[in-house]
Amino acid sequence: MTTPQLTKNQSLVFDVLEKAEGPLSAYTILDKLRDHGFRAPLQVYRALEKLLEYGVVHRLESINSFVACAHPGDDCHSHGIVAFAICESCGQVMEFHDHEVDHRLMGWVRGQKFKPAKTTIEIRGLCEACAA
Amino acid sequence: MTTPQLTKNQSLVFDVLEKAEGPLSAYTILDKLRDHGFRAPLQVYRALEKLLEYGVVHRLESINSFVACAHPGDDCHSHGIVAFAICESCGQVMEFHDHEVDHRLMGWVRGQKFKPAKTTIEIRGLCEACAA
DNA sequence: CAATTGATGTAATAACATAACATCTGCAAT
DNA sequence: ATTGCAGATGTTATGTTATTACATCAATTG
Ligand SMILES: [Zn+2]
Ligand SMILES: [Zn+2]
Ligand SMILES: [Zn+2]
Ligand SMILES: [Zn+2]
Repeated sequence: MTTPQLTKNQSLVFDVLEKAEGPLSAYTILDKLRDHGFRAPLQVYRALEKLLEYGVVHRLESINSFVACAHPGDDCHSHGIVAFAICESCGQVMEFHDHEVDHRLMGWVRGQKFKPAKTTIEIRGLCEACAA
Repeated sequence: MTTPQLTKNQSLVFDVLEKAEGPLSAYTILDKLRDHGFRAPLQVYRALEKLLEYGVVHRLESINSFVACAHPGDDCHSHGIVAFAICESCGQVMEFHDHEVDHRLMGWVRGQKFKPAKTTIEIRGLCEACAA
């Protein structure tokens, strides 16, 4: 997926996520963009929808939040599942990609005749700094 | 984790989930239990909290729903991560456990000095019947 | 220009989850 | 038996996340 030119709202939302230290909820993004004219959640959700489609933002299902992709420019996501490690204390997110994990999971679903569409792997815990 | 005797509300919620064909949202469970005296979401969420703790119910983060464990009595969950395949058409859920996936993911987080607490693996797609 | 498409604005509502506080019930310590 | 405690429950209100519905606007194109 090649990323097209972002629209005004998409750029605003993306910039907020890029500058953030960790994942943000849609409503937190909305609050940060009130000064730029944002008034309603849909302005955020619509931008996020596109950014997710382009692969430049990820949704973290387990914490209902969104984060800018940590591999900018890279299209590693197009050939594999991404796993996230999410620090429950500071919010830091690490992205990880492992072909072997893909292979095992996809091997299993194929055995079950299951047609996978989207896979989520999220590990919540404590990062090195927060665990100390 | 050995499962203690369930309380009245816990039993009611668990029974609803066991009899269901697929995952249910907390509010769907609430509706199904109105005849049994349930009036408020908290009655459901409090029961679910315990059932999750006992490991007899799983939460599917990607669809905000809950499902009875498919491995009753088994304590396979105590020594490994469980992956779920969720059919987006009929709601059927399959549970899967793979040591190699665990090993790769846990090896990676250890390398990052990350302390994992809870891991989610959810594969959404279409089951054999629905994909046909 | 008219028609189409994609983006945006706004209000209202739906869906999911928790806070705060009162009450009740079973059980153990005195 | 009475008291005190812990866990479970009931109830109301509120907080948080996400979508529906409808109107408007801008760029493209035939
Ligand atoms: Zn990424
Ligand atoms: Zn941290
Ligand atoms: Zn299970
Ligand atoms: Zn199906």
